Amino acid sequence: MGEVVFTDRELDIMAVLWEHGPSTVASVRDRISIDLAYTTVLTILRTLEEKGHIGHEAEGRAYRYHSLVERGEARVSAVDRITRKLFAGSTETLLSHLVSDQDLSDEELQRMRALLNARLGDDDEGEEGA
Amino acid sequence: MGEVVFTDRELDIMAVLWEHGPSTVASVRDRISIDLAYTTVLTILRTLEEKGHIGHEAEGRAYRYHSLVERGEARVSAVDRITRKLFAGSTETLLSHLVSDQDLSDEELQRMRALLNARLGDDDEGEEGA
DNA sequence: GCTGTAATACTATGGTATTAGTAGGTCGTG
DNA sequence: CACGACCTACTAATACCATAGTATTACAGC
Repeated sequence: MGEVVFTDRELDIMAVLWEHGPSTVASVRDRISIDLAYTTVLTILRTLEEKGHIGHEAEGRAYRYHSLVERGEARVSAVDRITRKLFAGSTETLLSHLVSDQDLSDEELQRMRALLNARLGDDDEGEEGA
Repeated sequence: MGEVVFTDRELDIMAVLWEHGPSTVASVRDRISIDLAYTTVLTILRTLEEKGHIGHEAEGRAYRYHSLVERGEARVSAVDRITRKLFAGSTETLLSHLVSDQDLSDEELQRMRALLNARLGDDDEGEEGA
């Protein structure tokens, strides 16, 4: 269970692969927000591949890169990390921060509550006694 | 609004300063989880000071370092960042992840709901119609 | 006043991140 | 076949991170 950690730039690129699926260098480059040289994108992709986070297959003369890491895994790692380091290990404190300091609209907050209600209601209707 | 970003090790040390208040090198060193040489801790503190994130004042022959950055600021930065990069910019998706994938107990979930209820109840009692 | 201890200041080293240039291959088209 | 467009491979430079050793200073106690 090796903590999946990405650098800033790596994360930019992983985000593209997760969002748009397997992509060539050129299409990754087109889709990231910041402007990088073609070779720079390629280098980061090669680094990611070296680390085992992504793979590729030939497509014509180009490569198409695909993620080997579930986005969910990266999410758990990242959330764990900031929970530990910034919220003293408390997910509740994190949520409290989300609802009070993160500048959300009432509608968003209501949808969040709906999510929680659904989760608590659906999952285990009877055993909320403990 | 300059994104407050810390490296891993810096964050370890900031966590101590936030948690325990102004601290000397020795007390920081005692409180961080990982084992680092005294001089290593000092070096990181000096780096943090150079970057303007902390300050110090003399206390006897030692220095007592204190944070100049609100933990809340760092929290916002960190949460923004992972929301953007890992949750496609959606705080709701982040919450959804928290409640479904982050392995929380029912009690925690219930306390979270209570938080949301309090927030929504307090803030705007009437408009929960939507 | 000397010596030990604890603190900071300075210096160093190996590693990773970030960015990108250049060289060389391949394929389509005139 | 030669040329250009596009692609990957190799190489590189700069900055920053992580860790810590050595030098030096300053006070406390004998």
